[in-house]
Amino acid sequence: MSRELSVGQVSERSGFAVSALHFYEKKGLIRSHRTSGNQRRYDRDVLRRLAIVRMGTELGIPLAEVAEALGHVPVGHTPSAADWRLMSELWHEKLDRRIVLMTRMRDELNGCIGCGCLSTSSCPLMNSGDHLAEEGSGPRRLMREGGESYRS
Amino acid sequence: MSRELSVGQVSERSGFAVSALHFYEKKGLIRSHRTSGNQRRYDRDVLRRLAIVRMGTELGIPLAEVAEALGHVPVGHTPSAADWRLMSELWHEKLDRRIVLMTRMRDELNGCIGCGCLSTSSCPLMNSGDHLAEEGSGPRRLMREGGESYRS
DNA sequence: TCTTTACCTGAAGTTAGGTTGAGGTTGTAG
DNA sequence: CTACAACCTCAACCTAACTTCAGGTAAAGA
Repeated sequence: MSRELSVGQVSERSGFAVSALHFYEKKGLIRSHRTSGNQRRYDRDVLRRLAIVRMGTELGIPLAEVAEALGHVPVGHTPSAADWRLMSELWHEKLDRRIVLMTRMRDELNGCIGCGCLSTSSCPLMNSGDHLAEEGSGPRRLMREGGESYRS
Repeated sequence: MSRELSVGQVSERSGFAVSALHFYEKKGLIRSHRTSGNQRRYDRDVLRRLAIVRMGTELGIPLAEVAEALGHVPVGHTPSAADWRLMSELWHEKLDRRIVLMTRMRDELNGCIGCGCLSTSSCPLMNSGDHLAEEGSGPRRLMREGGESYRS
């Protein structure tokens, strides 16, 4: 069995549409070389890269950031343990931050159960909104800029 | 001080741009009534609704779903404890699911540190990708459809 | 009153992340 | 050697979630 994969095979194994693979290639997330007839051929390591892409996108991490993380993973050959560690740690932090955030939100919401939120001063939701306002904000800071700024 | 808020005041207190408030109104997330001169006036409860919108969007929950959740919160007057409970529980579940998912991913990634991922059969990332493929998938199932399907 | 600031509407533009379609080529099975 | 599936490129289209712009009205202060 060939070590080379066609775009269709990669699509099938990765679950990404062929069009998405083309797209990711344009964005530099994956790479291919061509046959004499100009068809794409992929090394097997593309599947690992795509698995990482899948994780990232499922977590809502923008492709650009996924691309950046993948930048630390060498193409065409298996990454060294050190390369891999670097990337893992990068993502680990990102995940940690978001888990903490989500947990806090969940717990605040939890505290709201039954409170009826009649109080402008004590409801965590109310205050969350106002504090954010004071920071001179806008929407989507967390998800799109990396999550470093929710109330502190 | 008036119980009625103008769009500018709501913008300032909520941190959302005026244009976003117009937008949310079109989408049915918030409501306003008009002055004789056709300007928007908001009840104070709009701030609570917007705080909820902020939470949702920061968590990456699509506006349509936020709108649906808000559908359970009556407009114009303070929600009953029961109304509130319903919505809280809805979101709580969503958050729980995502926290679990993220934690699992983080831990898998953690396990990858140092493994070098040479193994096609044992690397969790590799297998994650392949399993998804076998489900006949596509990208973004988790974030956009509610997260009920990451490897069961 | 005059002027400035806040508002209004509707349409078009923006970014992310892809998909769809048209028109043409390659590779493979019969 | 001829179908036919798989591939190629490029441009256009799509949804979400907003922002920006143009052209016009309302409200508040000096």
